[in-house]
Amino acid sequence: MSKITIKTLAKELKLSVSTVSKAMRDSHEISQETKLRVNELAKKLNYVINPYASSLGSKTSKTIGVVIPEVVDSFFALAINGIESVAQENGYHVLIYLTHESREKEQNILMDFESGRVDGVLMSVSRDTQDHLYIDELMQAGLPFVFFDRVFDDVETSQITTNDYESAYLATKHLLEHGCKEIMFLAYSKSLSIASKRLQGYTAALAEQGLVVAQQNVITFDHDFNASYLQLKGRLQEANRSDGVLASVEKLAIPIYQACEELHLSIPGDLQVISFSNLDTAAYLNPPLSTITQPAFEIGKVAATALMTFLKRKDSVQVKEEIVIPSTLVVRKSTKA
Amino acid sequence: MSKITIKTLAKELKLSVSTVSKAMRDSHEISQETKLRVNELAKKLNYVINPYASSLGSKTSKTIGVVIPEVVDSFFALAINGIESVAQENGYHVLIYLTHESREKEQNILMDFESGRVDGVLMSVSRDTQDHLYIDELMQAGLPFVFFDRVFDDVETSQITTNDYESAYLATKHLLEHGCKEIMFLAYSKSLSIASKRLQGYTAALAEQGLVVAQQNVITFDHDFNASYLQLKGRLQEANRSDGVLASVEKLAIPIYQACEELHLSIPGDLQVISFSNLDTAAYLNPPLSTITQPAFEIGKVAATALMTFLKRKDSVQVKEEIVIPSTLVVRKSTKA
DNA sequence: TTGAAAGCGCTAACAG
DNA sequence: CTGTTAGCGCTTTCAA
Repeated sequence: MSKITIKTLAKELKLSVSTVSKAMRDSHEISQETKLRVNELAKKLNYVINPYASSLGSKTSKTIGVVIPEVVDSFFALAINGIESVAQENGYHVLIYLTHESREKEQNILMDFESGRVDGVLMSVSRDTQDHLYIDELMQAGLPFVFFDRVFDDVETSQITTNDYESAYLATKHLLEHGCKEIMFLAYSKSLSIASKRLQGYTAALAEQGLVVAQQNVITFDHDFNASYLQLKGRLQEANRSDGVLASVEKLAIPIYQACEELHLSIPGDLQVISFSNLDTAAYLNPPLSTITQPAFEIGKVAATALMTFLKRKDSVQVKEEIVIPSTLVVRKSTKA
Repeated sequence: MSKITIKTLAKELKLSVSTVSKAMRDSHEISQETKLRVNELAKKLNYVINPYASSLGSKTSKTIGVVIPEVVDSFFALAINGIESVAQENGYHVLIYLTHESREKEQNILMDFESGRVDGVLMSVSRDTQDHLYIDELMQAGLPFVFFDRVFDDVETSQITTNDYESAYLATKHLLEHGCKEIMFLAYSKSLSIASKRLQGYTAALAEQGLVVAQQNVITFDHDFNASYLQLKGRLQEANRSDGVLASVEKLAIPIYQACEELHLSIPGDLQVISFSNLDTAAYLNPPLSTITQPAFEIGKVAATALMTFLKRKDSVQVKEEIVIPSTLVVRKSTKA
């Protein structure tokens, strides 16, 4: 594109390219005066540094990779907002990749990162991913990772999550306190960190009342969505049918409403509902949905900040750091008063 | 990261680097046999090409820039899905930038593109943007642009939109046919392409009934959201209050519900509502929201495809090409039967 | 079909 | 504080 290079500036100013290069990067070893002259001419000539040449030389790209399952989801969309804002602030560029919950896609994306395309990665694991061999290799090779929301407990790096266990516990307890006897838990995966922690919270709340988790009350929506949906409906028609439900991810809230509509069940009369969700339409659903609202924007922001600070002190090795930002239970009308 | 370079392969195979380079890119001037040998060793050694060195040499980055106002919005989220899918298919990387409706941010982002960081850009204009001087310059300099949804009518390039005029016309007509006399139009900007086309459709439908657009029925939510919201509520309390409303973007649907709730107005009894929206909770709102559903994913996909095909034939100059993908009016309960 | 050489535009020691 | 000298790792002519 632009034909003027650092060489043009150097010639024009009777300086060496290296001086100009350093001046452009505001190096401390360049006099204030030269910096000014360089910047002035650069501006005048509309000079922009070639990022690829720069990356090649410096072995750093000023770009981060964001690898997430989905973007049509309030949580992830908000998280991206947070990430993008701190990236922009720090002069970083963000490359986005969607896995659509496929482990294979995720792996292909990560494999590309061996090329050094990104300086670091922000990631929320796909539903199908169980292990993290690829990731370990990349980390070993020196690529920094920060996980958010869906993390790996056994990876030595920063992980930003919400208080999954407590939130699920509180939500379940709320249902219990409002008369639910047969509470369902809708999961989205069996392996995901958030799935198990939320399930544990649910389990703990039941246990507190001397209840145990019934097989038929835990429905996992993974590969065959429709089959799971039918299972949900089935459970809602049994004699001893469920009277409360906790949806562990936003995507599962609407199916509950749909099932109730189809079965002419009333919420919260027949079934009380709470869902992890960042939907901003929650308050206007019929009935308004009680939610566990996650600090999605904040999580994205904190994750990106953690990565940025790590990238800044180039030395050092990554250490495990678990940051938990609490969610809030917002009670609306899908649960009884 | 990976220490093995094209040179390693060359040495190992007793070939020249240029041969290896060409083989890796599947050049026609390399024998099938050599290609095989090269690929084999590359795989074995886990060789990955250095994208930055490659970009520096070839003057092309295999990455596109996506510049949009927002991502916490069903339309844009779905569009990104479409874009990402075709990018991934074609081996392109996508750099994402959010303007948050600020012309200034948009400009800063675009200025960076002078550096050659991206091979092309996919863009939906920010609300505050009126002119396109910067964009013209970039296009002149050879950077391809494809606009989607929020476009510039007077720019010589591909533009992918939905049938804004007709959709708004149809929606308004629907309201009219169901008894509305005082229909409001909620805009999000005065200058945006979608704003004016949708307003025109609304205007045309009114005109057909011998009605003219009343000043107080068009409310533009731009800078001071709250002021506009108050204006909306005010209009809903006048003696001759509005009895129907068309929201020209998704973001404005919920405020209508909110206002009605606060004023104890019933939808659709007191006010019938239709909104441009891709909310998948639309059917479960109270009452279910009648929407003009845009082919968001498709728009993203088509826009990205247009850019890809353009990038493939490196020759040629960009030409104006307007692709319109129709929306559908989905009637639910926020309008009378 | 393959190779040699000359960069792409910048950064990075190391001198001066 | 400034300049020199080598590259970074790949892509390109252009010869062979």
